[in-house]
Amino acid sequence: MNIYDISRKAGVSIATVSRVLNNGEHVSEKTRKKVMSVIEKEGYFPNVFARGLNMNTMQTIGILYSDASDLYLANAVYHLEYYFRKYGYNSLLCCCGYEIDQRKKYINLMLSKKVDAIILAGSHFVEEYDGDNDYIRMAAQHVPLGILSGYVSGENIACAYCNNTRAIFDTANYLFDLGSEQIIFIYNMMSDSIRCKISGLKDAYRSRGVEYREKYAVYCPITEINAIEQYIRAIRNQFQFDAVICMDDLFAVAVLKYAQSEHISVPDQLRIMGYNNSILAQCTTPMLSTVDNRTIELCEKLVEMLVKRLNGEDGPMEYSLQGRLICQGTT
Amino acid sequence: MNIYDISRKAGVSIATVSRVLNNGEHVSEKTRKKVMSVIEKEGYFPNVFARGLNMNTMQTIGILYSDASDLYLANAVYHLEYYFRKYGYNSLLCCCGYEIDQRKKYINLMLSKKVDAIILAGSHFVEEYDGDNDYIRMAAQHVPLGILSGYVSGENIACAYCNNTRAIFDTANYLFDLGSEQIIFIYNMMSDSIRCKISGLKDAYRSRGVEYREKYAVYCPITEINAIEQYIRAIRNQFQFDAVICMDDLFAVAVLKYAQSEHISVPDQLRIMGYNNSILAQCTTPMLSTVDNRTIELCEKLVEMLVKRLNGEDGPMEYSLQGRLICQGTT
DNA sequence: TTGTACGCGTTATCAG
DNA sequence: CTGATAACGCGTACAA
Repeated sequence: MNIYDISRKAGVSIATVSRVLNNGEHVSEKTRKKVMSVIEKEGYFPNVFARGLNMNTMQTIGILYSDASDLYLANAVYHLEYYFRKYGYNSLLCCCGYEIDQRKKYINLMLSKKVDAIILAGSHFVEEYDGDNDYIRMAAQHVPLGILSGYVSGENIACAYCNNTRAIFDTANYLFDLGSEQIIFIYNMMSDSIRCKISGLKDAYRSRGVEYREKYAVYCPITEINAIEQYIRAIRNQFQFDAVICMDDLFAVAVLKYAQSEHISVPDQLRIMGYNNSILAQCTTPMLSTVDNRTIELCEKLVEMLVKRLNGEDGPMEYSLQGRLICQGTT
Repeated sequence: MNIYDISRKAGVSIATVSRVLNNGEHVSEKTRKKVMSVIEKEGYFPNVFARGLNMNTMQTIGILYSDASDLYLANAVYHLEYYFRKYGYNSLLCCCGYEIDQRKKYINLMLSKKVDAIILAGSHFVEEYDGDNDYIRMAAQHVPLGILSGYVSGENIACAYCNNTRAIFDTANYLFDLGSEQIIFIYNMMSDSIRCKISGLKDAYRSRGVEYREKYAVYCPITEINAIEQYIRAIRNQFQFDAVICMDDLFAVAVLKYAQSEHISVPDQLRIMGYNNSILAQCTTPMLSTVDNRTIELCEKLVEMLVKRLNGEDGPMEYSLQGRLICQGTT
């Protein structure tokens, strides 16, 4: 069932069918109705490939993200899909791991699939040395490209991110105000946003006139909860930090479990902050204090910026906002 | 840059370029090299729309699921995407909510996008009255269709599911063996798998020669943790159940929090079972006992069955397995 | 307002 | 082993 069949059954030309189907202008009401009734009766819809061949678009966005098990990214992906769908775009999903070669490969795959735009979800895509981000700028030469939770300068690149530096700065100061003195930050993988967070911690120490030490940023290359607990235990045997800011809520859960197993009173002896305000923050007793980095708003804005660009309008291609401290039971 | 440009630069016809690019047979080594070098120099790749127009495929799978916030589905989606990608398929994602009209709409959208197959992830797609599942059978007339965690009979329909009836039967008997007498099951939404679970609970009561009562299946139409706690409190004021089997781990978390807030000793006074063996089961203290319904295996098998079918082979279109009890701290 | 004819970039067929 | 040409189904100038 193609446009020729419809045109024949409706007794018109394919041009008329096409017009009815698309813009709809310059068609008499009478023929329109006739054509529409045939279309509906036959359940006809245009072949997307043929249409794509002409229009060079299939109204599809490529969403890339690094890690399927990361609750933050999972959440982000769904909101991105949701907003794009609202604008009539479908989402082609691809989990591409942490290695840059894979990322490049899948970006090219998306481009070859003729997506209308590309989203890179998560700051892992952003390399520390800006020259290494040329692969992103290259991609942006072909289609508009959006980065969630990271910033890369360049034409055709939209960025939406939470000011992580500031968020951790505020968090640390909040902990200092509560009386904490040895605040550490713990993370399991370096990324653009982690660099910002560490930098925020440094700033906070400096603003208090307290010397910052390298050991306050604890690299814990582990993802399994029990193993994290062990790691924390080992670290704390080295020096008695009294507050932990975690890279995400899962880490905070592990720290809380460590504290509970050691009968360390939370928050009295140890204050714990999570990050991302995920469902995990509500699952513990006491509930985790955490930072809401407002993913949904970021996703919405990012989609909006890209859709505008896709519609030929131009407007801002950068959106940032402040994280919000959610103070619950662990501080 | 299209196939004509390449053919011109290589001094051959487009047919030869196409042959080099695809099957590659019946091309002399010499011309192949010549063509390949041009292709690589120009960074050429075929236009997917034109290719799709001929082949009527773009190597894309449509994955539909009901709920973005459901950890189980989130997990499933990622594994499905992963396995399809391994076989060279990309995944078009669509979250379509719980209403059947939306589901139908998005299934049709997927079909109109010419996906090669459709996955329905989650048992919510399966209606209780089998006649209402005709919409699934209809879709399966166009492309192979896979159901994760549910069963619908029909041509071209692949199903992969965990035997939930049996899993809950085993779970309840395990709790009976531990000494529980009043075991309830709690859920927030009816679905095919929930029906199975309730039926498993009934079976277990019967196998023990104990009368099953309707009130043992508690409908709690709530998703927010605090609200669930309240709800549980109200229920338990009505009758003092001593074990709860939850529809998922999130519910189990809420029940555990309720118990902790009431100083009810877990598992001594109250035993709690989760379901799905999600990350949440590891986040609580004590860790949740739960049921591993082996999502990854199911996803792998489902993808395998569909890919076989897409390759024209035929083989089994049904795969089921037994859930595994993970006995941890709450029983 | 409507229809004709061409182009989009492939793959497949068939002739050489 | 290679090339010319016909589909594939649609959108759209341009003509009527």
